[in-house]
Amino acid sequence: MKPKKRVTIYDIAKKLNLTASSVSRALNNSSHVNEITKQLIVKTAAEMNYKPNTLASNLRKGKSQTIGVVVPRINQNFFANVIAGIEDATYQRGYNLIICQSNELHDKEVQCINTLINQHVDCIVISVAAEGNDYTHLQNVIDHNIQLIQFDRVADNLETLKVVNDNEQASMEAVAHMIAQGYKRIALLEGPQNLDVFRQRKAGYTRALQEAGLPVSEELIIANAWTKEAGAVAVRGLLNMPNPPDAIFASRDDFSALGVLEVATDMGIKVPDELGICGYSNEAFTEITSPSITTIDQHSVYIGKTISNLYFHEMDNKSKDTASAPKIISIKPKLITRSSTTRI
Amino acid sequence: MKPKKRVTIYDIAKKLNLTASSVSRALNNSSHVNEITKQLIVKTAAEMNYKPNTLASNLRKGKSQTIGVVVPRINQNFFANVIAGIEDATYQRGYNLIICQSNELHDKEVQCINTLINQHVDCIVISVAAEGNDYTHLQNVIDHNIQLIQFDRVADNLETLKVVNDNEQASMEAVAHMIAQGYKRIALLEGPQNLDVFRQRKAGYTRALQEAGLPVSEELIIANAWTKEAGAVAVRGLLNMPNPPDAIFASRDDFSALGVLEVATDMGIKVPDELGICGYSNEAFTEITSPSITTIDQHSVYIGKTISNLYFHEMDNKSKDTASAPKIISIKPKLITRSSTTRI
DNA sequence: TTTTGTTCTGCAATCGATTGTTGTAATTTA
DNA sequence: TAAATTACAACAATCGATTGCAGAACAAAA
Repeated sequence: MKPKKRVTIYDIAKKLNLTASSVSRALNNSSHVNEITKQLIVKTAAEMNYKPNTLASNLRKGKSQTIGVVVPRINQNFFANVIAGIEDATYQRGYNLIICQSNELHDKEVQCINTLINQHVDCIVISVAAEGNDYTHLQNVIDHNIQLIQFDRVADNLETLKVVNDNEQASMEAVAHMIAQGYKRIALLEGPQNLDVFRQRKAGYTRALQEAGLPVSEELIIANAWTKEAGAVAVRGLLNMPNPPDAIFASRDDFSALGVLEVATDMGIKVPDELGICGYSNEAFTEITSPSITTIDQHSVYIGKTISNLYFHEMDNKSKDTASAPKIISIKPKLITRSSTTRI
Repeated sequence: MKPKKRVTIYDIAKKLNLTASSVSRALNNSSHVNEITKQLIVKTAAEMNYKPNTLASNLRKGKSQTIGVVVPRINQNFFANVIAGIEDATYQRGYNLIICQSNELHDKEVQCINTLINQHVDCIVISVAAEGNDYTHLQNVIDHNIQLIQFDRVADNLETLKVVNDNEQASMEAVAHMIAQGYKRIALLEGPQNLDVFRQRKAGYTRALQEAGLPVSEELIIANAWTKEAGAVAVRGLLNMPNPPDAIFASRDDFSALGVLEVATDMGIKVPDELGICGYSNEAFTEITSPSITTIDQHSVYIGKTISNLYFHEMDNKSKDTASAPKIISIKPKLITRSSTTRI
């Protein structure tokens, strides 16, 4: 079976004894087309099941109405939510999304960026991979006159639009909340410190302790407890100390908080009475554990929407040549206090 | 500042006193280009930071090296994982992914499909929205000669490639496992029955009971318990019955299983001794609750890879004109037995 | 009747890459 | 040395839509 060719504006034109230009103008609702012929064209286009060739249109117009997104992993809750937010807002403006995942690898990230440049996307949204600190590929994006927006994990030395979370502030509030609940020896499970976001969370933890006049003891700060097994061992070690902590801030994510909860339950330690637990990122399950887990919501979908709006705002300004949008937008995460830290 | 124009093959050609065709051939590593000039072209292309215009290339070649994906929600674990799987496999073949979410709305699904057709994607991968049962838009995809692959939630009456889970078999095994563990009155929290997948799970539940000679009692089958609150009420009602169930199959997902676990713990009912619990979809947290939750893994990333392979296989066959790939691939989910159902 | 203006449609170039055909010079063979 | 073959590169058409400019048809004004 021969692949029947798709209907083009030429086919419509031929059928109506017109030219492609008129058809194009009619379908784009442009001026200078007789109202009657316009109706006729629109009608027959629908009848012939005409679908415009966006490739051709984009080539001619020099833009693709497409936004490229590069994230470390599509199937990580936070990123999936951000993407959902971006999609929602951009779709309404008729934009498409091309999604790539870097798998945390620098080389793949570079490849993704190149593909997106080749695709003539109008904008690239990226949260950089954990690996690598060479950002010439991002500079390349800028050089090709493509709008670049970084979010969450950003390359600081690059002057681009940025949407970030105020990790330090949120962490500080979380720890301050625990202190207010009467916890005095608060341990920290830190995230990978080569990433900015986790350093900020640690800084917030430290600052909260200092402002409350509490000591920061290294023995209460646990690194590299990222697998389920290593986490369990580390937490067990903490809780078996002669002078154990009375609260744990699992700053990496809620999964480690859940792990802590399990170890505590297993050891017969009462949460929140004997041990307070706070996680990070407000995974869905934190609400239905018992006790429910205090955590921090990053407004991930909202971050996505903010990114879209930032882009469209920048576009509108560029065309109007007025003042540009703010370069960095900081989203304040929200502390969600639940049973696991509530003892007053 | 003027937007500096991008380098094209004409720019390269002019610089080297050649024509665009030679440049094109050289960059595509095609035959009939002198090795020395080829080297020269490749070298200067790199120097000039040339990036091919995929739009133009695709327009000319009549295909876009792009696959469109439509899912109800990008940020649902299952779908995010499937997408990750698709992305991984297609990326290696130089394909791009355009992602759309229907938000479970039929109208938006239709719009997404139209956008993808306009974009001249080579293939559309879809899991249909819960809403609506009119599939003319999918027929339209086929009419436009675009490969259509359905997965998970499929429109049965449409003859397309399909990748599905054997929900019935998996559910049957899960319930059979519980029966083998000595549970005798097994309740079912069913999912929305307008969706095939949840009807299949119910069928598996029923079949397992029947094959074991156990009665299927309507009072043990709970519908519409989909919010956290409604679920808690329903489960509490179940467990307060004069003759309560000794196990619950939360066939919708692991979140409802976690909800069951919480209610049970709250009521002082011992899991798994007095109550067995089985969820569905193997969310990450099921492994770290206590007790850990028995669940069913859908191999979601693998489903994504299977979809990609199916597409490429079909393409290869189409060009070779040999036998076509099987129309329906059924992936067997894997029962993961954990503490919540293990009492022997 | 001539001029000016308006409204619509056609013509043709353009976006950037690809590719079948043609032309030319170099190389090989008879 | 002439003829045949090969290797390379130029030419030009093409993909489908857009758009500045030109021109035709008609109406209104002078």
